[in-house]
Amino acid sequence: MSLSYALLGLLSGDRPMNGYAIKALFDEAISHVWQAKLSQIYRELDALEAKGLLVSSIEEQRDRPSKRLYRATEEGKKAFLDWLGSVPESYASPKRDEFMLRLFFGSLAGPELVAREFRGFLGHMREHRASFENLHSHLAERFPGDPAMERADRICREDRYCEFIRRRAVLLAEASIAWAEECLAELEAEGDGRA
Amino acid sequence: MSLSYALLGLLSGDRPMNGYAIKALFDEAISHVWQAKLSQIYRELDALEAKGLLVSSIEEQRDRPSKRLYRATEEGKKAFLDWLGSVPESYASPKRDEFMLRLFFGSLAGPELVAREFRGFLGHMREHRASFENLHSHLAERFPGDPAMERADRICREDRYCEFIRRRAVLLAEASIAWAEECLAELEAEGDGRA
DNA sequence: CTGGACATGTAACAGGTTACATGATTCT
DNA sequence: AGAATCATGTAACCTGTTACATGTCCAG
Repeated sequence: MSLSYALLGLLSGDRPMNGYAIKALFDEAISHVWQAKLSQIYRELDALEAKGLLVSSIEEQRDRPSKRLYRATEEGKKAFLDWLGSVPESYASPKRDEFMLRLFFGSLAGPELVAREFRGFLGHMREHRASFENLHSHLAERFPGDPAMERADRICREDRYCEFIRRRAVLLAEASIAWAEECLAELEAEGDGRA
Repeated sequence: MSLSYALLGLLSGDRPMNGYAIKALFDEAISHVWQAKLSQIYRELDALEAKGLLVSSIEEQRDRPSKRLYRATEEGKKAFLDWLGSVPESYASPKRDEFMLRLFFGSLAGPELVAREFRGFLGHMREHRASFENLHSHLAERFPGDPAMERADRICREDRYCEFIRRRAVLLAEASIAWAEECLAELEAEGDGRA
């Protein structure tokens, strides 16, 4: 359900967007908040248009293939604002963490295997943290001349809520790194003791 | 895919389990790691039995309705251990966080609405943290005389990897709480300044 | 002229949710 | 008699992933 509101929100602005560009925006700006495949985005845009919450038009381009631009209708904008103003049913996001599930079976895997996984996890989280510490979107570069993308880029840089989101990503990554380092040290200390 | 391995892992032990009890174990022990509905668990158990990775048998009980006990076959145990030993494709769990998505649209919602959401989020996270700080499963109480559940309870209390998982949940909750308090303070300070 | 970025889609499948149906047993 | 817990399932639906198909335009 939330994906449709994300789309309505992005398309409620004064700048219409096409599916491909929305996908790029998802990937660069909110991939750690919400992710979606292109095929799902196209399907959802279709469904929203069928419901009358979006309208689309074809824009021909000289130097590139033409694209289908979507914008929210008044009804679509209202649906989005209603959602935004509603009380969320839950603040808990669905948890499906393969690494943690593997860790749950750690005693069946053995300390060496678990230690290996912790190293992989640490590598991933350090990369993740670095990518958010010096976050800067390249949307304007990738889509030169596209006002919607320039606007999105600017929002990502200047908007306080985007900054909140960025800060949380960094803090959570740091907490995970500290945790994993501690666990790994514990496992390795034991390994040395035995060897 | 991971749900099937979670089930195979739980049923690879010497104690067979029924779907209903597995659901209870999911909820009490690993709900923040992996969650699943009863209907999905039954469907998955069915599929795994059809593949020959599980076998089931009916156990009649005097005081309660009879139940279908599942256990992993040798092939099932092998499939589980293969998975456990394999290198995970990714350490990133899929992100779909409604609260963060709403925050992303914060400038369209306005500071008051966002502040309200932060308060809701804080309430949820504080509860969440408390529930993990004094974590103790009630499985043995809920299923008296069930050896599988007594075993699960003991593992949750004693297993080092379960302790790792618990610690991470607490640390992440604390990081989220600190972050949200800071953001909320920033929003409220601005509100006072204006008023 | 080939590969890559841009662009839009379809179809099939896998994974997850909701709603419904059924029934045993125990407790009040 | 009615509610609560234990217990198993089915069907429909929604959401998300994978694979495939098609085509434009530009740069090397």
